[in-house]
Amino acid sequence: MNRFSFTEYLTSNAGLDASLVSSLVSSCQTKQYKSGDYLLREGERSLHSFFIEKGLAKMYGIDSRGKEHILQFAPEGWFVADRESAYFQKPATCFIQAIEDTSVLLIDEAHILEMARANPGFLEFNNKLLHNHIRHLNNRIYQLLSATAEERYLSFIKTYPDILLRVPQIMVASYLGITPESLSRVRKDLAGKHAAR
Amino acid sequence: MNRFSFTEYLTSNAGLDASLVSSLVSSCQTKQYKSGDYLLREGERSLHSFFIEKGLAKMYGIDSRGKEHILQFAPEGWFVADRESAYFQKPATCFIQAIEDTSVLLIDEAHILEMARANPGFLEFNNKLLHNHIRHLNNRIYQLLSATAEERYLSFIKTYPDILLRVPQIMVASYLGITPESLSRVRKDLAGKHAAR
DNA sequence: CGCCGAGTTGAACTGAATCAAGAAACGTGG
DNA sequence: CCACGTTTCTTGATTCAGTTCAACTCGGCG
Repeated sequence: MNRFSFTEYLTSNAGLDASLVSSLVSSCQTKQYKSGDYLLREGERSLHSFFIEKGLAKMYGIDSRGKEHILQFAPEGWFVADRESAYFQKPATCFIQAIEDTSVLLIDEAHILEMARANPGFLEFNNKLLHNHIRHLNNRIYQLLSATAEERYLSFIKTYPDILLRVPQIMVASYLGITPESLSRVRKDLAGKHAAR
Repeated sequence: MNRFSFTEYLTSNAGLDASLVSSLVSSCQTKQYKSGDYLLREGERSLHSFFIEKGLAKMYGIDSRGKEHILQFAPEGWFVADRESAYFQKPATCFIQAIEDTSVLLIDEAHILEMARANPGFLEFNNKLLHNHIRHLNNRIYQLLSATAEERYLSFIKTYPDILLRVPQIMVASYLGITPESLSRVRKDLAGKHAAR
């Protein structure tokens, strides 16, 4: 998988001038994780978000029955954060874990605010990111409310064809809110339908 | 139900000085809706969000089978918006409808950006709102992934005791992602458990 | 008064979960 | 590079939470 330079990302997406970007980037720490390492554990306090430059991470919670539920996948070029800790400075409510060897930028939320204050272009960019994220989450909720397991899987394939190829089925199932067994059957049915033409 | 002046809300919550607030508020239009009126319909284009001063609204989508799914309730003091239209200037993907007689402030998203640009305090306030909203949505997703109908209902009671009393059960069911019949049975079971002590 | 939507209850049904067991894929160390 | 143990995936049998369909009650409102 190719690498996403944060610098490149900002200059091309946020429309910021190079000096500003380099000042933001230089103030961030880079960190490497091996597949399986935790970027954040439930209960920890940490004041930064993560920008994935390379690799893949998952954010998930563990319920009272010990089951894992994936809230988000984060491939290169994406942000992940437990807002509870990064923004509201409380103990984290979920885990963030690398599922490939991953290199990330640690981004201080306070610093984001500073940047937004100082630079209108960055403010607008940051706002667009947040609104976009909200839109995604609303979509996901709507799916969970209205669609069957099969429909959700089809929608996942369409929206994240790249991620589908990089994570085990068991994690896709967790993301969709169904068991691995059910997902296996859904796929079997779909294969059948496809063949029967 | 009491009224939430937007002016009061901003001065007390955002920590902004009065002149600034009044300039924002004066640039917004107020609008009244009767119960049942639409603030926004699917497919419409509209560039503003709503702040509910009084009353209650719901945001919902209608699926391919004609079923309604409630994404959000919005009582006084809350914002509602279809980001697709308000922020990304595309046709709305859902309906927003008053379920009580409601008075709202129409807030231009472009104007929010301007204000944030001009005033650091407002920027911070706006950011906090967005992050908080994201946190709520993540919680909701986690619930839908991990909890049973009964657990979700109990959590709803706890989180929105006020709304519970103001909306018909059929809408609570829609919000929880279950049928009205199921909700009725969940309530019956809970009443039984409660009595059996 | 009559009607219509909301809520309840019952019976039958179903999509998905659970439990169990075997097969394939994977990575890790020797 | 192979052998090993560990996940992952699949398939079958059974169970169960929640849906669907249908009938009936109730309260409010025109």
